[in-house]
Amino acid sequence: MVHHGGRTGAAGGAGLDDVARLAGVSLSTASRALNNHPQVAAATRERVLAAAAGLDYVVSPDASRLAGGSSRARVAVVVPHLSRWFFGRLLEGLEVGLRGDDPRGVDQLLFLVGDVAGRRAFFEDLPARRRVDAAVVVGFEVDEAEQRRLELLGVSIVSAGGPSEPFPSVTVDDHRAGRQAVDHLVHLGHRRIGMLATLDPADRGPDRRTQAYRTALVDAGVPDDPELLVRVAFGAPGGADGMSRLLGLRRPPTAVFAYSDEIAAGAVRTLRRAGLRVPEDVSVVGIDDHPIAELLDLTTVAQPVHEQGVVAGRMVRTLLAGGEPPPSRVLPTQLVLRGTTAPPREAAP
Amino acid sequence: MVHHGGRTGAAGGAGLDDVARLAGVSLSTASRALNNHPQVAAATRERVLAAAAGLDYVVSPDASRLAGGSSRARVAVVVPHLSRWFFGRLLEGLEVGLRGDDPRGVDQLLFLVGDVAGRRAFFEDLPARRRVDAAVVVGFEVDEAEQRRLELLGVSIVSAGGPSEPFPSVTVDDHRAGRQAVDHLVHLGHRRIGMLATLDPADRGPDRRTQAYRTALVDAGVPDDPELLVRVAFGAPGGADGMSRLLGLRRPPTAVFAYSDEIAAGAVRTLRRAGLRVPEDVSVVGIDDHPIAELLDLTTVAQPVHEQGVVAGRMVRTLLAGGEPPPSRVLPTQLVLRGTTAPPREAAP
DNA sequence: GAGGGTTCCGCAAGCGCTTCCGGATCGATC
DNA sequence: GATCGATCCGGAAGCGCTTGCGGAACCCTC
Repeated sequence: MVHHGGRTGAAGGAGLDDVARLAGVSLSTASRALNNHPQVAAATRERVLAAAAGLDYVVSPDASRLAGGSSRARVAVVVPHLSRWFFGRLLEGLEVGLRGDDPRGVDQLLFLVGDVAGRRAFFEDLPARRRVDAAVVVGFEVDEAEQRRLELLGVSIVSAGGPSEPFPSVTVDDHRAGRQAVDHLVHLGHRRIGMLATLDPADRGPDRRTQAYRTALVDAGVPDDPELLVRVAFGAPGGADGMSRLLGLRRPPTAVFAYSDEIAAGAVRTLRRAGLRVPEDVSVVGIDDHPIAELLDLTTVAQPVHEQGVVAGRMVRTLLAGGEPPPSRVLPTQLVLRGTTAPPREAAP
Repeated sequence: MVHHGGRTGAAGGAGLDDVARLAGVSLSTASRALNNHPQVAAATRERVLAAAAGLDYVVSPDASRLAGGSSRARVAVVVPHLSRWFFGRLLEGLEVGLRGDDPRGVDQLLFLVGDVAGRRAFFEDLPARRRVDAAVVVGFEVDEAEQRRLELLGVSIVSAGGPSEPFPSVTVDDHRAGRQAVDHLVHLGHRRIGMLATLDPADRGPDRRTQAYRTALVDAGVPDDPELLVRVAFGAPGGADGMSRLLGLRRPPTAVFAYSDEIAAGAVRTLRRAGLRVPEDVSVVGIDDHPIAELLDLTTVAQPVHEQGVVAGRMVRTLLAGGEPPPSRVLPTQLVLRGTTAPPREAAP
């Protein structure tokens, strides 16, 4: 609970009235001068500007907004994580897209809703304090109840890095990305392909990458073997752990599709520690084109993370400008061949 | 430029007057009921609350703030990067610290000031729109001019993950961290120790890690060889590149101290590609205890990134509560022995 | 040099909310 | 049954700013 006496936040800031007095004009003229209205004489404007500068005057955004003045828009940026590369990188793009060429820019309110509690708190609370003009939901799917909450709020919503049916969104086709990865392994001749899927489906909605894995195998005529699909915690340790489990199988896979590059990195480590060579003994492919993928020479399916942010930011801007809800965009993914995939050893050349 | 007609952001939101009318009370009573003032009868409060709920009433934070009501505090979070693990992780901690046990929490305004332009824009602009009650500057040092700007603004400042003299800050002792890393190499018997320092000194202020490298060598009685200090871009590719340069020397180092784990990771890659073994042929040590360090079994100096955020968040809270400026805190770093350091080959056992 | 435009500025009415202050209502008290 | 406190509530004055409207002052024009 924070109490604000007088002029919010400022030490002892001058008010518009002070500026007006010093400049020898009325309050209204001072206001108009500062807002660059055309109907104030250049000389007067100068005088007001000088007075404002001299007094270190700064407008009260609250009063300004309240009085119906134009003002910098506020948008909520809602993310479940921040220490994961994907989210940070996307937010960097988002900033670019939101800034656009607008000198005023947009204020971004950051909401970290990692756990269920935080998430609930956010959706309960946001509407209760009509604080934003738009919201960007990054990397997770809002459920129906949350959706209603947001609509009630009346703000524009854009979803980035994860689908969210009713709202404009910018994503990649996770199913296709998964297919690109698994099909690559299939084409190399692999038949026994494991998958390291992630728990935490809340992060990305229904796991289309896992679906892609299944359908790719069906299409390739490979008999289904549920043992080969293991669910792990997100991150390299999870991947390492999952790979161990896969290696413990009676017939381990000759290739592994990891939900993400970080998981793939963990898998590679386990393989190396187990004395297996990558890709000679086991192939590994991930998704994201995380910096670590380049570092480890990891074959992966790249997705344009930064660009998803940029596009989402731009969508918000058009929404804010009162434009039509922009159509959702699906950005392309691309297989990046590196050194962790090769034909299986037993395969005919 | 966004114009707001009527009630900001809301679709067709009801006003407090509507609530009051529906509840059959006056405006003032309605306000008091919603703000849990004690002097409104329980029954009346119920009625008002019901009316508010029925009308989906949400207060206008602008009006509320303007009228001098208590309100959720706003703090600016200023970061130069977001795709780097350090910053994301620190911000996760910051969120925890800022939230504290306060159910109302704190609104975080995110400012990404990666490039010089963005940074200037931020410092020019923030004071011009007195929008926050406090600011957290993460991972870089504000210069004198910027500092004045902030003070003029009259908001409390806290610096995290990077020292900033006049403000309360929470950091690690970068000099000590550097010493821990380099001394470790020295103790192992290394005499020819290279360093991969980073460009971009703006990120972390004067580079104390590099200073530590120099003094550690002096203390060890190792003659100075400027060739062994190379500056690289931040990140793994930079580290890889720098390591190549080091390997191109007439007498390459037997150990390398990298400014960060990401740079160290790049260095390790180059070494492996060059057919050199780590740590048998060359030792490598980094700083941060980035997740990649564990993955690569990289010896490093750990710093409590998340905790720096938490502590900074708490500092802001005490400042916001009107408390004394809390003393700066220096959190401990710790050498984490892993598999990339060993005595040099020629060293006596 | 009077009529008609322009240009520029001040008055005052709010934006939606909070809170001071005084008044009404009611039960308890002597 | 009149008096005194509590207890609750309403009236009204702003918070600091924007903007519609009308009024001065000014420059043209015929």
